Amino acid sequence: MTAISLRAWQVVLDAVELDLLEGRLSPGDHLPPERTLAADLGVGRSSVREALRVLEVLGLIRTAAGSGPSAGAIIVARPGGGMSSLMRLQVAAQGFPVADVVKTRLVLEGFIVAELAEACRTSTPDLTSSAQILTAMEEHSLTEAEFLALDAQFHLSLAEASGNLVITATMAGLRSAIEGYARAGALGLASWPKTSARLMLEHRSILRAILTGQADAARLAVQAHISGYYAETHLTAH
Amino acid sequence: MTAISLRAWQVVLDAVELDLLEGRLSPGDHLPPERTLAADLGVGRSSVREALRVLEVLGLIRTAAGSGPSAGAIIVARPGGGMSSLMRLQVAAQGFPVADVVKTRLVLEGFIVAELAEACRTSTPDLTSSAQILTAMEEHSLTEAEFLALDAQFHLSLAEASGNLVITATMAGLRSAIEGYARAGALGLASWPKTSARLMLEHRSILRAILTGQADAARLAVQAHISGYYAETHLTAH
DNA sequence: GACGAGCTGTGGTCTGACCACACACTATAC
DNA sequence: GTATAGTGTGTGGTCAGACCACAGCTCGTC
Repeated sequence: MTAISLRAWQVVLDAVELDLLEGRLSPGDHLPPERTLAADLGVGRSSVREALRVLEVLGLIRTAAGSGPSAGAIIVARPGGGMSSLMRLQVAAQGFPVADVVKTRLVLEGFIVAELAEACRTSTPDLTSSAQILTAMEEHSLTEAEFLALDAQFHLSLAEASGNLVITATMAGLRSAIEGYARAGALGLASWPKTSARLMLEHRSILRAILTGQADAARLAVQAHISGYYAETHLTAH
Repeated sequence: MTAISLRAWQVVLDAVELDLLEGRLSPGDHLPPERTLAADLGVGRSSVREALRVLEVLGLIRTAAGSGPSAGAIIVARPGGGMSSLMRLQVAAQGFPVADVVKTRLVLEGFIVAELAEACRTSTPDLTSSAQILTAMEEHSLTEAEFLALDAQFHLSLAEASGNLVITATMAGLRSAIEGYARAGALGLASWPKTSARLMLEHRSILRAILTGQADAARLAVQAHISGYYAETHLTAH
C-alpha cells in the first residue's frame, strides 16, 4: 500500500474524485445517498458527511434534504464558491497578507483587460453587462456599500467576459477577501463623493481603452485604479 | 436575524472565522477540544467535526490525536494546501478547463519571473534553492516522474522567491491540477530525452534572464516554456 | 379527474460509545 | 538519585443508532 491508515473521510473524498476523473460522475449527477456511500466504502456515515461537507464548501456539490430529483447531493462544480471561502478564511487567519492579495489582483486584472482589449481588435466580446453596471453606478442615490458592491461586480464582469473560469474564480475569491477591508477603508476616506467620482471616471476610461483595443492603456488604467484605491484606503486606515 | 436556520457546521465555521478576525485566535493557537467547542456553541460534536474537516482541507488547521502541546487542532494557516485540493477537484469535476489553468499559470509565472528579474537589478533575491533544483535535475538517472516533480518544484520555488503568498498558493494549486495531465502527456512524447534536455535548457535560460535582470526576456522565456510543453503534450495526447 | 393524507427516502443533527494515540505522571528497580 | 516501565488522562477518529424536517410520491377518497 502506498498510503497506510488513510483517514476515513479521505477515502470518501478520493473515491468521489476518482469517480469524477473516470467519468462515472459528471456535473448534474446525483451522488449516492450518504448511507449507501458509507456502506459501499466501508466507513461510517459520519465520515461520509465530513467528506461531503468539504465538497460542499469547495463548491463541488449542492445538498438538499427531502426526496425527488432535486434532493440529495448533486455535483454542481460551481467554480469560485470554494475560492471565496478559502481566501476569506486564509486572510482571516493571516495566511494571506492583504498586500499580496492586492498585487495578485493587479496581475490578473491587468491581464484580463489587456486580453479583452486585444480581442476587441478582431471581434466584439460581450461587455454589455459591464457597461450596464457602470450605468447603474452613476445613480447618485447609492450608498457607499451599494457603490462598492457594484464596483466589485464590474471588475468581476470583466473577468467573466474574458471567459477564463480559473481567473474568474480566483478574482471572485480575492474580491471577497478584500471586501471587508475596502469597506472599512472607505469609511475613513476624506471625501467619499470625490473618491467615488474618481472611481467612476477610471472605470469609464478602462472600459473605453478595452473597447478601442488599447491593451496597454487598459492594463495601466486598471492597475492604477486598483492600486490607487488600495493606497488611499490603506493610508487613511492607519 | 439576517440568516435563519444556519447549518450547525456553519455556525462553527463562522465562530472560528470571527475568532480569527477579532484576534482571539492566531496562527499557532490551539482550538478548544471538539467536545468543548460543541458544548460552547450549542451544537453536536459531529457538526463541529464537519466544520473542522473543512478548515483542515482548507489548510487552516492541523489536527493530531493524543495529548500534549502538539495534539489537538492547531491554527496553521498553511496557504496552498487548500488551494491544491480545490483546484484538483474542480478540474476533476470539469469546473476548470485545463486550458484556462494553463493560461492562468502563464500570467502568474510571467509576472513572477519579471518581478524577480526587476528585483535582481537592485538587490539579490534568494534563488539558491531554485538553482539547486536545476542542478539536481541534471542527474541523468532520473525517471520521468522524478524529473517532472523537480520541474514543478523549480517553478514553485520561483513563486516562493517572489515572496507573494497568494500567488505561491495559487501556483501550487494550479500545478497539482496539471500534474496528472502533464504526467500523462509525457508518456506519449516522441522522445523524452530530447524533451527533457530542452526543458533543462529553458530552465537555465529563465534563471539566467532573472539573474541578469532581463525582465521581459524572463517573462517570454517562462511563457514559451510552459505553453511549449503544454502544446507538445496536448498534441501527443490526442 | 382532483384532491388530500399518509408513506418513503433523503439530508441534518445529536448522543453515546469505543478505539488509538501521545503525553504526563507515578511507582518501581537499580 | 536516576532511569525505566507502567499507568492515567485527554485528545482526535470512527462508528452505530436514533430522531427530526423536509420534499416528493402513492394511493385512496370524493
